[in-house]
Amino acid sequence: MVTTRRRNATSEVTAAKNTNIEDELSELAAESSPTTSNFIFKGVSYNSYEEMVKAKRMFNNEMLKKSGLLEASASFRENASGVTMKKVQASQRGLRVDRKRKDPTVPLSRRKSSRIAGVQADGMYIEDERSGGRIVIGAAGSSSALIPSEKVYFDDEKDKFYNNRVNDGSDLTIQDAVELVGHKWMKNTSVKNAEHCFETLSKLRDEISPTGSKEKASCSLVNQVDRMSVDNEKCVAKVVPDRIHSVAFHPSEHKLIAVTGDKKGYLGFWEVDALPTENDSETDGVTLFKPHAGAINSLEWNKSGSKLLSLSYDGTVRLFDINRQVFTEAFAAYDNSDEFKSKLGYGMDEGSKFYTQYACYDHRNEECIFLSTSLGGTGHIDLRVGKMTFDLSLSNKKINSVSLHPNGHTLATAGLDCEVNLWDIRKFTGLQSGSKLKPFTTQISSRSINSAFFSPSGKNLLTTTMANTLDIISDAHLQNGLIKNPNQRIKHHNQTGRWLSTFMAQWHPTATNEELFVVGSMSKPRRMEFFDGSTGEMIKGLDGECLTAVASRCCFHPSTRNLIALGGNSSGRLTIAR
DNA sequence: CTGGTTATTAAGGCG
DNA sequence: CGCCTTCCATAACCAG
Repeated sequence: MVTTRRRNATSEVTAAKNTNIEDELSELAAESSPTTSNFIFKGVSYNSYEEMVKAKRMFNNEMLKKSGLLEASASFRENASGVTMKKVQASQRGLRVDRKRKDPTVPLSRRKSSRIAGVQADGMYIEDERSGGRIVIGAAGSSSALIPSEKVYFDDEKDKFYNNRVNDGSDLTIQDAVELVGHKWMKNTSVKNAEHCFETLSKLRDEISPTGSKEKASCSLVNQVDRMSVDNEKCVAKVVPDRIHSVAFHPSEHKLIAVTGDKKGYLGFWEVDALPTENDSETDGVTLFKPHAGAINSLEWNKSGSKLLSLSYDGTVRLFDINRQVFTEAFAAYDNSDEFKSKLGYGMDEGSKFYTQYACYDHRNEECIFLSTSLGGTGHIDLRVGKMTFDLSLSNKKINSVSLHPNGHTLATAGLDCEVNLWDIRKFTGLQSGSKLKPFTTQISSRSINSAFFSPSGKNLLTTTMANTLDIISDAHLQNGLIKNPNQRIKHHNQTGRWLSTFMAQWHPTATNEELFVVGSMSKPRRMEFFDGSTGEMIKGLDGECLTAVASRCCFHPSTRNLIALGGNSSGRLTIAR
């Protein structure tokens, strides 16, 4: 596309003959002697390079004027300064780097180039290098005894853990998890702040009734959508340093606490309405931890708000346990080396391109977890007995989401194989991991599927696809065979590209009388979109002064009384809509 | 069918 | 203000 456009542009330039500029150019050339020069532009020689460049510039400028591009660009800028397109600075609330603080760690010495120094290379080369990770050294066909003929791995520091994880899998205390954020984000008050955050959370634990709030909403949730806004500057804060991969709300109705996980494994807590006190005046209610070494792609609170599940690409699932005040490791994938034989995730890491992709609580019993991997594996972990109930290969491509129907036995998986598959997990127990299985129902898309979730009522299955659709299938769990057409197909631009997390449309987690969902959007001005899942209609595209970037990952607060939504963007900022 | 390469995309940080 | 980096996303394409 780009290359053809460029080609057209140049051909226009060369085709434009018989212009005044040509005459001017020849005048300019006449001043210079034509015979001895090497500086030639459009068949005319110039005395010096500078003169030729001058001529070239004149020609280009003239062409630009003639093309009308200058006017077009000027009028575009005028429009851009208007209301709709104005560039807004991102919110500075929340995490900030203190540039005055000095990094106490000694910087690594610069590597020197042997080639430039004129030194004979030793045949070793660096095949793959990741900051802080393993370095793979390959030897380019050398047979010298000093140089290994095979690839060798060596770690640049001694105490590295499997897959560069934060530790060996033992519990992380509050202090551990805070200190892991590193110097850049660490403050003198960080540990104290984190302890305060824990304290707040443990107080909330006692206030949550396990059955949820009994109070009825003043009006239906769908009607509340219209009242929502994102105009107050206090509805945005930077909560994690990097791109957001997951968002969740603590279930408390008394205090609004949002959590989010980013690309690097940071986990941020935000007490949204925290009053500026002595402790947190600098943090705007934000507390940062780093319990993982890779992107935190799933985050979910249990119903009582005592445990936060987090899954990371580093191959681990952790539980932030408020009662025990630690981050415990609930699951970790390992390769098939003997030393890991006793581990729950033994042999799951098949090496290249393996990572854990998605995890969620099993709502029949929150001591159990569903898990999916980049290689198409799907598992069910029973934490009570420390066993995998099943561990099956349900696809040969990555599985992006797993969702259990409220009936307790229909499982929907969706991913890169462009399929949404429904399985009866009652048939899974006891099966060997190599078993060949067939889903009882499949929906096939032309592109891969970002997510497929059952609504809390179980009535609808909502899928977000790279074919730019949001599909709603009613009573999918009752169907058999191939689902040809969804009941609703909403056109929705889902090409988030490489730098934004993919969209995953999310249901309101507790509303069973209304089918309400939220999804991020690429439209400008930036907005969060709310849909009625029973009609497939967009209720509202919520934009506002504080929504300056695409909210790729969104979710609702579980409260059925007050409708509150949360969006996370690619710079670690959270936006609250209420 | 698999492995390799490249295009696309948004947004903050920095000079 | 404009250039630079991001790089465990996907898809489309090509070669073997």
